[in-house]
Amino acid sequence: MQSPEPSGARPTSRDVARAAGVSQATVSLVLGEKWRGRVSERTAESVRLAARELGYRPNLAARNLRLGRTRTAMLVVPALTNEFFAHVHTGAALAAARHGFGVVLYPSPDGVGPARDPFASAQAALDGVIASSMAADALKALRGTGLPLVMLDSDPSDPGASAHLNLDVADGMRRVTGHLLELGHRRFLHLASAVPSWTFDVRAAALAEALRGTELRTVRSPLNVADAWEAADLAFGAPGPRPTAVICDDDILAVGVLKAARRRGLRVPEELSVTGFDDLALATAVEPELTTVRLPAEEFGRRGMEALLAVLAGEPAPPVTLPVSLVRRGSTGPAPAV
Amino acid sequence: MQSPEPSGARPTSRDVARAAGVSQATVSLVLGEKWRGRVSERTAESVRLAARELGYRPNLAARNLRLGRTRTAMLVVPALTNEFFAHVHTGAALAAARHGFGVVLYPSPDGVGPARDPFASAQAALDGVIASSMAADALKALRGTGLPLVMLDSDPSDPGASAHLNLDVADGMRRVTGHLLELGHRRFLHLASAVPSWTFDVRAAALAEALRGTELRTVRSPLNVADAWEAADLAFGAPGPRPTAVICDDDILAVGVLKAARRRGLRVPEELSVTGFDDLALATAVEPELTTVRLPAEEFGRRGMEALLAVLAGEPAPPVTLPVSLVRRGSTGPAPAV
DNA sequence: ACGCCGAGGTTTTACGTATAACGTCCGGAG
DNA sequence: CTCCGGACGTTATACGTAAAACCTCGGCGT
Repeated sequence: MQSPEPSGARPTSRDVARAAGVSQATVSLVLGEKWRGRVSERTAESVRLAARELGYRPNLAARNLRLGRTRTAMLVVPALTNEFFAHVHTGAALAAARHGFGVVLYPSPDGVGPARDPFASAQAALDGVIASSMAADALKALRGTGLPLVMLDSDPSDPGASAHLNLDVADGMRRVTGHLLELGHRRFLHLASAVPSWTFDVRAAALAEALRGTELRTVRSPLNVADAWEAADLAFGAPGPRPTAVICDDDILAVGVLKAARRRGLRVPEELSVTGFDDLALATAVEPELTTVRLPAEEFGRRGMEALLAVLAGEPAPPVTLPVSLVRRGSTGPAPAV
Repeated sequence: MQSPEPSGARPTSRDVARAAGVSQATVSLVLGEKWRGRVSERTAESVRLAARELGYRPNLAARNLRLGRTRTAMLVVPALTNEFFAHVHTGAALAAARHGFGVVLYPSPDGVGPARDPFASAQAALDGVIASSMAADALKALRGTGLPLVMLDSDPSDPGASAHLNLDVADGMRRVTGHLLELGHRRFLHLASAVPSWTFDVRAAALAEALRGTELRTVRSPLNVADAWEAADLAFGAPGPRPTAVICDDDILAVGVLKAARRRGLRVPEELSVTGFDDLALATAVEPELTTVRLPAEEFGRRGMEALLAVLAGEPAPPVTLPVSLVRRGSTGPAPAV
């Protein structure tokens, strides 16, 4: 009763047709919801019944071949273990599902070498790609595939993408500096991401512009706590007056700074202010909680998918920049008296 | 020179055949690497050349249809934004890529309602499924599809799965209790996950067994910091003597406990010991760092995929339980004197 | 001289679906 | 009575690939 067709093979639309006493074409019409006026209600019902009885599930490979499209998009990000990208994926996957699309991930998380042909190893045939500019190696593999491409966090003047979607990180940095300047800070350290990406260049430029006339040093670190800790510790030990505020490209880096500060006995925020970027779960897990720039990560993924859908539908997809906001928390305070 | 065939349509194996002056079958033989003795080296080379010139990429949908398999597996987890599952995905995706497989994710992250038919909305046709028992709603949708199924964190005696893979969480809890008992603790609070899953039942049972003869209360909370904070705060405010150690089902819950403790002025570990589970990045981000049970998350994903591959190859896939380890850090210390 | 075999291909077929093109029957207008 | 057009289906075809079955030819053993 549960499994009416225990015979190994999966039932096809032809099996359903046979069971319902109609032709395969009729089955396709009925199950494809395009039969108003072409098939009688009685027949349609019997087809639906037979399909249910047999547990019929259409063969996606066959459908995709026939239709020449797959309703599948690939999301290319550097690492899902970075919570930000997990949120981006969530947004993209939900928007996709809403339109009957699926999402597959680029098969090389964490920068571990991809298969020789990543687009073959993500076996799903693709209708389009959404890619973060942070996944540099993957982008090379994308050249040559004529697939529609939505770029995230990349220079909007770059052609070669079908659409561009960005976060207003320059504004984010301006809000951070505005906040810190108002608190009296004049000596800054910028703990920047060592990953090359347009988005980090933009942040650095915005910082340099906003902090013109103050003291600003820059140090780079990979996106993990241990390296950030080390980089910050090195900077704190450097000769000359210590910065009173550390501006980080990412919450993860900021957590490393917090650890370095604590180990040196530097009190945050009394002696040192620290800011993050992204507003991940980390930001409120640590003590003090991080002042940071909140990025609409899930919306970012959602809009990226929507842009891709627009491109696929032949509609225009103008470049978009999403606003960000500053979240003031305990890790920033008035600059210490000189 | 870069794009030798600017004509809109993607080249097919027949186009390559025409360009190389051979038949389509020969192209398939050569590119399929199964031509030793069937095609001359000269011909093979000319085929490869033509393919490169045209930028030929095989149509996956057609191949999948022909071969009746897709080399694609679906991973079903509750939420990628839980770092643990992001690691599981990484492990599974890497193992998959090593065997020319792709991985797609169940299209309903975060428990947001799935599409009416999640397996249609993840458009990729599937060869098999790897599912965490924590994704309860998804599991229902799995009933009826005759797909090979590898269950993670689920009762090994449950039939209906092609293979079982578990983490030795009972041992993990025994190590936690051993550590705490040795430190002199006798009054415990178990902050348990409110998500129903076999793995949490096992942990609770192991705790009850190991802490027989001591004082043990249990409180449940969803897996996020805010709820855990509230649950812990409520427990701390309850009448009667306060527990001296809180054992959490997850690092996220433990972070919530840390926050509740700090807000009440309870010093950790001097007045209260706290343990987590998973050893996520969170565990070392907070202060004090969490004593926790390290789970081999990435290996878990890798082994899950390998088990699925074994099942698909017709090989036996006996149930496996992976060992875990205790990581002692600053959040646990000697029980305070009564 | 003849058959056989292996090398080096080609022709053909099937996978399961969606849909364009094509009947068939029946009731009503002319 | 004839003819026409819906209503209701059916037949036929194409999508691109992999691989089984088949063909051709030259050389070699007997």
